[in-house]
Amino acid sequence: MERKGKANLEDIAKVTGVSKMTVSRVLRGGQGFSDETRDRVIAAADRMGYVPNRLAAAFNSVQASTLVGICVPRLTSGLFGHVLDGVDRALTRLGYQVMIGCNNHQPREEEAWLRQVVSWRPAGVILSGRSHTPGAVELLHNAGMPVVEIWDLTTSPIDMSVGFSHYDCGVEVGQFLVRKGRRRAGYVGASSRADVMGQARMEGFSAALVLAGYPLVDREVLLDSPGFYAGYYGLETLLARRPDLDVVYFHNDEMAIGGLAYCQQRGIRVPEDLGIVGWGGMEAASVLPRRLTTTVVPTTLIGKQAAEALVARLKGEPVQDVTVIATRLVPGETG
Amino acid sequence: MERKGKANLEDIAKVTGVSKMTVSRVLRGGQGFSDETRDRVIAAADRMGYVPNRLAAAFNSVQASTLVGICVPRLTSGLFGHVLDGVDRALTRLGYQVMIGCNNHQPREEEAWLRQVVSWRPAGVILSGRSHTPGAVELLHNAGMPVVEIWDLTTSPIDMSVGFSHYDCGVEVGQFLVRKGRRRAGYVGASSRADVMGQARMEGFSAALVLAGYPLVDREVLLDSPGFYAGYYGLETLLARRPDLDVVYFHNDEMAIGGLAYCQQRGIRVPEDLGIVGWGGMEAASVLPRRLTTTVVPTTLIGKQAAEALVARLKGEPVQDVTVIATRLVPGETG
DNA sequence: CTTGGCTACGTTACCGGTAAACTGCCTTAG
DNA sequence: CTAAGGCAGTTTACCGGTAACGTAGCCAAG
Repeated sequence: MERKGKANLEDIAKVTGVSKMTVSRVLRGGQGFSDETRDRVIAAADRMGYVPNRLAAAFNSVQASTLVGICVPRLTSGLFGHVLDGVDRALTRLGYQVMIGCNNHQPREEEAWLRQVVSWRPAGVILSGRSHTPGAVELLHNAGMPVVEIWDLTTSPIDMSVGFSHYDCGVEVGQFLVRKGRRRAGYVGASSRADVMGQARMEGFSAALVLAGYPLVDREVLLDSPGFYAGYYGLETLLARRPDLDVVYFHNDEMAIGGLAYCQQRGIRVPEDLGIVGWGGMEAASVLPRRLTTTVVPTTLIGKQAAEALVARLKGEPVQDVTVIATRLVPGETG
Repeated sequence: MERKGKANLEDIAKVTGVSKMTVSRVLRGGQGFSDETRDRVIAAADRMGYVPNRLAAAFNSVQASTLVGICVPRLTSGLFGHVLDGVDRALTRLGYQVMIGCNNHQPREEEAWLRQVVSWRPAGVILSGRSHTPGAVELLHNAGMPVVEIWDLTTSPIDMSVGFSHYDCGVEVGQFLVRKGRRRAGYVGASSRADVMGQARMEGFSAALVLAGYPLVDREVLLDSPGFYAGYYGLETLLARRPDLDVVYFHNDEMAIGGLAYCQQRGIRVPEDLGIVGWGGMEAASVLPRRLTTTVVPTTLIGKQAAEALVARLKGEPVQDVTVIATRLVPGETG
């Protein structure tokens, strides 16, 4: 009868001669039973390899489950890996389970994931970006659970937002480069279809340049994943069109490193002939022979803050709707 | 009454004038009802924003849930990011939800995660590595669900294994370097406490060198996370002790790139003065000015295969217990 | 001696969905 | 004319845990 690992509360109750309610109370560390009963119950549960059934617990009670969903644009990005890590550490410590999803920068995939996740009645969800389908927004409103939008700051979040402004990142880089005397700037990007955030950085960059009187000379946006190769070939293409550029802002660090590799190959001196600026703050970028000029994003912190905001809301503690995370433009030896 | 998004089967049944069983069958695409009934039910469900409750569904039935757990050593590793991506893509397509966990290379943390996850009665789990606590193994045996151990191949898996031999990776590199004329090899590693896999590569490497008659001269294993800095400073320390080394095998590509950076800084010519070999197959490594000699691991494929093996077992299809994934030693310009 | 309060439990009802068994009604074969 | 069978549903029971409420026994205060 004491088949290992298949026992439920009732089985334990029978073996110990108490009711299953008492077993439930003991195992959840409640009160209203003698020490002797507690020890007997715990011993039996242990002996029988009892594994609680959270499905039943979460299903029964109106109180929220301990499931939290998180959807990121890509799982293979170093940056989002750190965000996930921050979220996972914070939530695991507090006894939550994390359900991941990946939307490939597509709101429609996010909605599809959301429909799946909501059917598990999670305690809350963390989404990245602020572009959501109307269906997703409606679903979230109806679900009535905490929602944290991360990465791309929204001043009017669905519920809460933790992140920074990509536009401002671009502006800061634009102003910085003009101050450093750059006059003919280019941009190399790559968008897996609908990456609005890289787009925002470029727009901020461009706007700052216009304001300073030295508008963006040219840009090359590849329809490719924003990696090393895209940076390498993107710069090649851009320079073929406009060899007179004196600085290039890249979609991210991986691409900038690709650009650096191209320069090294062609004997283009960095930063004398051409400035190279990335974005993101990859660990790699800071140890390369030439330290890359880039914007460092505190990724783990964003994940941690998002998780903590979500849990605070669940506990009914006061939380601010919008948490701004400061990024840092770190001048290196390339820009 | 038709509060959006809070409706359950019964509510829809009342509105459409059928029983909730019929609603259930319609929404799951079964049969045994007229087209007219189906349309009415679907229309009502849509109108009322019905969100199925998988908690109830999974709870009720003995049939497995659509939850799959996956535990990786680290979320911030580029390699595991790709593994997660492979798993996620394959499982999402098949209608499963993924629950992630991270054990920081510690079996005890894996067991803690496992206890949480098993309480959600998942359809199966994917674990990385083959070191598990006795408690975890017992739990898995009792749970009686498919288990796939990935990354580090086991010939006697708990259930199934998809991966490759780290030891063999090391052997292959050792043999390769001896063939290329290297005679005084060193190793630079980093272990966040209990990384047995890096250890296995080093042992294979060392064994191959011994067999060839040119045993490993020295090694430097830092108690640090295996990143760029650890590679940089690890090589510095190692060369301070043994300046006569003619090649160094690194724990992974990040560290090897750190080592390359150190060489560049110190004017050490690569590969003339010193060979540098990495492991893993980071995208970065193939575009650097000097293409890194490394072992490429088909990460996404491992994730995909693991997911597919798990699902095949769930469907009762025949699956081989051990799937060997071939890694590829790619000679670059540094080794 | 009664009342009230406390401790240490036990009982009941319910969460939302689904498998399995059952029920009319209509059609068709023998 | 009856039996058999299919269609389009309905009814019932149950999964495992928990909230809410109930109760027996004991002790102390009034």
